[in-house]
Amino acid sequence: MASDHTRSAILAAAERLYADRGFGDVTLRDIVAEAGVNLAAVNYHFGSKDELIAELFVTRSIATNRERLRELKAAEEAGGGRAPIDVILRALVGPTLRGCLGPENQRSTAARFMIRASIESVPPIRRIKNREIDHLRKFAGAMRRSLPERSDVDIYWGLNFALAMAHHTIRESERLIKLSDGQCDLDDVEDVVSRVVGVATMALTAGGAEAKPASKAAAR
Amino acid sequence: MASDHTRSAILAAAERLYADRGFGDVTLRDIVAEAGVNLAAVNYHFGSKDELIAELFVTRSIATNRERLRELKAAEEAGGGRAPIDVILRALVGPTLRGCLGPENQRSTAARFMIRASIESVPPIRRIKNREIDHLRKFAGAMRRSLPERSDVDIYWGLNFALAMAHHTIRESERLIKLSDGQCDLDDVEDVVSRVVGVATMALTAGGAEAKPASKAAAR
DNA sequence: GATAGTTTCATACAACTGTTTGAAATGCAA
DNA sequence: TTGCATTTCAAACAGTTGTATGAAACTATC
Repeated sequence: MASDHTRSAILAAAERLYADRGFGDVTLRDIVAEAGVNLAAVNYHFGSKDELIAELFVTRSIATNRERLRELKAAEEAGGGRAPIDVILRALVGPTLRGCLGPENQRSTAARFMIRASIESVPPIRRIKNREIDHLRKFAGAMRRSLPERSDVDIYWGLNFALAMAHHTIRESERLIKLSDGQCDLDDVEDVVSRVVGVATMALTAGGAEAKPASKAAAR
Repeated sequence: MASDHTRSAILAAAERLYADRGFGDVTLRDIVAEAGVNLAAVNYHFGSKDELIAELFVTRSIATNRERLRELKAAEEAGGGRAPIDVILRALVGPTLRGCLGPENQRSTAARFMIRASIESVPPIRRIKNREIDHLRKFAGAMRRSLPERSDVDIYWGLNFALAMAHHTIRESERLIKLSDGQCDLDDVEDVVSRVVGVATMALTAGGAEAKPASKAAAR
């Protein structure tokens, strides 16, 4: 393997084109033209178009997941095996939000690619996302340790809602801006993170013996 | 127009196939075979494949939107122009959740189609969704009337988070079930609605000097 | 029953897709 | 250099796709 020149040129070109125009209307011919390489190079280096997409997505999501786990581990070690729930949630949604939001002009190609991957769901990416459950289980475990009095069901719902708010905000950021006439400032990423974490924390801590349908869940 | 037989056969077949197999790998030839009509009939009756998809989606989402507005209007009239925030939120997310969740075996084709439309985002559907902002504005208005002391930005974020939780739960229902080992019961739709509404209500009412839950119905 | 308008049909079209092929070029070791 | 393996290349392949065409089959009106 003399040099990865062709290989990485393809990766870079593909990520840029997918980020700009979406998966739907970017063909292999577009990619190789952008990369300045031969059409057959994609199949030679990656095997197929789907494997190229998968490699792009895996690379980026591994980076995000590593960052997530790094923050989680640091928090749990600092707390002697138990981290505050809001810190855990921040470790969960922070890296994703920071990676995908922020001032548009300085949004990296990688970030724009991940936004696309979140909006347009194509088969190779869906397959990878399905394997992400083990990763989420680690967070569910940390959340359970943080809130031992809380039922498992409530933990899972809290996790689900936290991811929901983060991902939906990324997916529909344009719509939120338009709806609010620009009043919602998505460029202030830390504010977004705090809002998501705040609501998710409330959802998980409010109404211990009170309003929450924990009783109902227990009754099932 | 003697009878809509062919036309409605195409619509029914298309909705069923898209619901089962997704937009990605259903061709016009699959649809006309399922419908037992000629290939050219699609272009004759609908103009193009995209217009067929658009008609399917518009029909279904108009029904949902009408149901939403019906509930909203009823609530506001009952309250003399002001409805409790949790009732508004219930009108917003209830119809969608009820339409898409519930016991799988009794899930209608229409529901399964709308889930697909929510997972796989294809151009004709995205175009329609973009025009949905006016509809959301009506809810933002009702929410503002319900919580006049709340800032616009908070209202928009609350609306965003409510939709986030509802749509994400629909989109990722399988994953939540798998993650929770079946402990999260998505067949109990009213429980799901209550959870989403409960969290969104908290998000919108907490913190602001007076924590005043508009009504106790938030958590059924 | 002829006529005009609508609807159906088989078929062809034109374009585009990802992938394969086999030869040419290149890099590298002996 | 010779020889071998890797990489590049132009070209073609095989398949699919949505759409267009023009004739045939209907339907309803007069």
